[in-house]
Amino acid sequence: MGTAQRRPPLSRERVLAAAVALADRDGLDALTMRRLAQDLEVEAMSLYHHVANKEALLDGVVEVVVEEIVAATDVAGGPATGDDWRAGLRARILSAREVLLRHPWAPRVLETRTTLSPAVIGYYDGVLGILRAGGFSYDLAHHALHVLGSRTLGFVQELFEPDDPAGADADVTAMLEQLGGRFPHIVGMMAEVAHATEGTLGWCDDQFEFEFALDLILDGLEARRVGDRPRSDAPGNLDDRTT
Amino acid sequence: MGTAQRRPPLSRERVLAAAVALADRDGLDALTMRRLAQDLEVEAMSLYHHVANKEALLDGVVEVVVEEIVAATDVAGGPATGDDWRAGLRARILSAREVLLRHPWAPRVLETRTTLSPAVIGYYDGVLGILRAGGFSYDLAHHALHVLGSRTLGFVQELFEPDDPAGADADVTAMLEQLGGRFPHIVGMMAEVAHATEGTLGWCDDQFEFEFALDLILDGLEARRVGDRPRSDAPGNLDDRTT
DNA sequence: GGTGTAGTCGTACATCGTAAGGCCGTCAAC
DNA sequence: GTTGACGGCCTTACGATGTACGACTACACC
Repeated sequence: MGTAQRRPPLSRERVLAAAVALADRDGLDALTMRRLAQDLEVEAMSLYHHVANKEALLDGVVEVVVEEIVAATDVAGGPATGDDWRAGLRARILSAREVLLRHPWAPRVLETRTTLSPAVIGYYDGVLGILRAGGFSYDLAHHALHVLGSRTLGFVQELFEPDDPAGADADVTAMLEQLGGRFPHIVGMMAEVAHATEGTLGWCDDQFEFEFALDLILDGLEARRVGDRPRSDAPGNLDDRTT
Repeated sequence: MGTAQRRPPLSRERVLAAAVALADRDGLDALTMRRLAQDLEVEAMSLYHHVANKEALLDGVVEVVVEEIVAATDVAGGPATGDDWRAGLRARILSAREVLLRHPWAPRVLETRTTLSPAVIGYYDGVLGILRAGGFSYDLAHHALHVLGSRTLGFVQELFEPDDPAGADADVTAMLEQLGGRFPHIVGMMAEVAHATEGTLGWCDDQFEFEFALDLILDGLEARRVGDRPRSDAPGNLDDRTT
């Protein structure tokens, strides 16, 4: 007795919260059963009485993050009546993005889930509700979810995000100058764009790019909602599976 | 002599080719140094004379896949003069998608790369070339790359792709009926859309959705290229870092 | 008391990436 | 031919990981 026993009992909630905190602090690779147990002042095998295995732990972690998103978006996005669908959805997605910026590891684990949790289903149901209230047919709303993809949850897969922005910047610049002739367009773009956005760290203002893409997509959806004919060549469904 | 020595010597190319074949055959999880060595009739540590470590192996694997994409797109997409930029880019991206459909594990490893290989840089340079020839400013072309994201390379992160389409279909349907009241919009959508696309496996015709999204994005880029004012509220750069 | 039951722990195993050093065949120089 | 260096391959071993299995502990209820 004495100092002992001050440890609160384990629970699924405590395990998941500790897992999220550990990933926030030390990164996703640090989220191992042993280190998680250590944080909880417990042995690794004790965790298995609250989560079935590591996959289930990750499922739970996703659920926690998604619930955080839902809580944030409930504040931001009201019922969104009329053709306010665009503003409502935009606000919701930007709120989701804010949450994910606090958990930069979350997209990577989101993407590895094969089953969708009730929290995610509920979130998507809410998005569908916004679209329906805005006048979307179910068919178009369904396409809209595909178009938005992971952006719905507030992230895009940033391909090739450098580990260390400062160093990588210099390296890439040097490399490109060396390989100048081989990649004329990239070199040209960097010369022009990097100059213009001087002051932004690295190359791209991620927030601006996220909103630029989001607005472009919302514009496209609005055009299809009101029945504009798209300018492009016909979509051309290559393999016609519906016989 | 005799039956021995029929094994050709190892080389970086042979190692990478075997790695791709192994991932194609048994999935990404099966791609371990030991199993790869086994396929090559060699011990695991021998691989380290041709690749520095597993990360370098994955880098090489990515390079092989991207080169396959480049080869495929070189066939499909010619120089693309004039305002044919849209058709050229569309064809290129759909060719890339075809390659990635043969290597379903590739997106997952693509996303984990932190350094970009020359092959990838060259590919993006080509895409930039198409945009420039189509009349894009470097600034807008830069945004375009962000908007397209991983679609440029022919894939989108399909969130929650079920392992087994047939079984998951029944399960989800049953679950949704049970939770009917909680997710009215999703249930409504499934009732309508699933009925309409009967005959397509599972729920969504991935090829159609990919092209729908791609065309929506290309439409939006074209509108911005020719200087249409977007209909949306101003993008509203939230944090103005360029002082 | 006895007896279950749920939570925790200790041990052990298979598998992973890979560090360190040894073996062996090839080939240039003599 | 002999020798010595070297590059490619292998053996062994280490630490980390997820987790199966069984034992221990604490408390509820009879």
